[in-house]
Amino acid sequence: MEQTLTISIQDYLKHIYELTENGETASTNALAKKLNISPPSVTGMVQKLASANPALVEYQKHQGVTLTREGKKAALEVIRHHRLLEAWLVQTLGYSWDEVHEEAERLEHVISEDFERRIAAAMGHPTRDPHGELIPTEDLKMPLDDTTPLSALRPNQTATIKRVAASDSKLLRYLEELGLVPGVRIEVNEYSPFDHNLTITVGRKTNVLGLSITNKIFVQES
Amino acid sequence: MEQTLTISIQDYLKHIYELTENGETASTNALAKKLNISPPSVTGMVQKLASANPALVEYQKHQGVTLTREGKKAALEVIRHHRLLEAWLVQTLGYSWDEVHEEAERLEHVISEDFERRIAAAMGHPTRDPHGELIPTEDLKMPLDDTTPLSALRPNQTATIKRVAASDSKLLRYLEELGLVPGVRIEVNEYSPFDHNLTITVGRKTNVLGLSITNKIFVQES
DNA sequence: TAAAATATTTAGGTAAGCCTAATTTTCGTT
DNA sequence: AACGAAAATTAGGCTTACCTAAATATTTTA
Repeated sequence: MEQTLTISIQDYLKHIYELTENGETASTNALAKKLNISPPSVTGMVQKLASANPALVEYQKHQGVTLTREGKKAALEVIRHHRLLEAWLVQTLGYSWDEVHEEAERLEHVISEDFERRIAAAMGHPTRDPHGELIPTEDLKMPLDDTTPLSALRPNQTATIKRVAASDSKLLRYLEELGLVPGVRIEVNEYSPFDHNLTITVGRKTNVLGLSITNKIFVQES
Repeated sequence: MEQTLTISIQDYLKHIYELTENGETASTNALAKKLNISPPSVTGMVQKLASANPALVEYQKHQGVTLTREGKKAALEVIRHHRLLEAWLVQTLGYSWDEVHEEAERLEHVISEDFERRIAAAMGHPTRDPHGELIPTEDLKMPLDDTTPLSALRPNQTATIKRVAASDSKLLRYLEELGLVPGVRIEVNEYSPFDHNLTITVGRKTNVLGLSITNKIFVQES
């Protein structure tokens, strides 16, 4: 029951979680692309995970996969590790938010539960990582995300940035320069209906942001 | 040339380093015992390391192994990771010195050079880990250890504890209780020639220590 | 110095996790 | 509804890093 999952399996589960968060099943091809592994290899591993005891995924030939309760728990454990690590690397070692991902990607598989507890406690049990991604709770539930995309706001609305759903380093550095990071308050000044550009104020700076950006920034109105 | 060594290989090199520090060669059996791997497996891996390019070990059938310059560098890198991690886990996460080993054992193989540099800098480039073991320098040289075993001291000599060469958790906790940890000043009061017991003062406590302990504590006279 | 004990190596196998090439299934069109 | 494209699977192989059993080399000891 309390088998230790290989790093490889942990990675599969994490990526399946991400592909199925919306309720859909994860296709072999999508998984293969995300894991950077050939589709036949993915088929093989998925079959193995489905016939494991306890089964970690639900799988029917040609129908894609979803996580079982067990698989989901394991996935959330890895994601919790990853996000706590990102937060911690930023807070205690001065990593910037565009640098942490790779490091956390390797560490997430090898830290102990003790280590997990210690860094969580040291940071005061944070609920979001540096990108604003929600951190699964200690009992492995994913909190609900009550944010809306910035793109949905209109002039005169004010909000606090909660999450920035980007992984590209260049984009992250650009957004940081603009001050568009979690925790920051913004105000929408103008909306341009044709291209959906938003003009927003951050501190004393004003910027025009296109949809490709405003769709990736999630806020809480206030 | 700059191949990444597998975790398994890193472990072999680290253990070979430790077995050959005294200048001897490491026997297959000794290595097998230390790595908790069967002797035939060790023979196989050692042959592989010897014919790698560049060779990581020097090996002649039935003659044991030693590290090549390349192998030694790789070993010192792993050891540097391990010891920096131990220091850092103790300093920033409140691990005690008997708990850190296992965690560092897993992390040492996956941290980046960037991570290594950051924790070294954050701690002010320490030269010893929490046990007092010397940390290989950034350019991968092992500093000379200019300490002597406590067992060599005689009454009226005073010294500072520099290193405690023990890995058993129970012993470490016991020594910590007695205050016998690196950095502490001690004074030798009595020497008992038959059993080699030493009576020493630590702070305002006095203890009688047997040879099995005084041989594991290394000090600098002063 | 020869036999016994010990250490080491060789031989042959296994499991995990990946790959490419070939085949089959499903999907999107017309 | 059938055909071509796309997706997925099966078949067959490879590498890494282990294992046990058997064979051989070395060392110890009588």
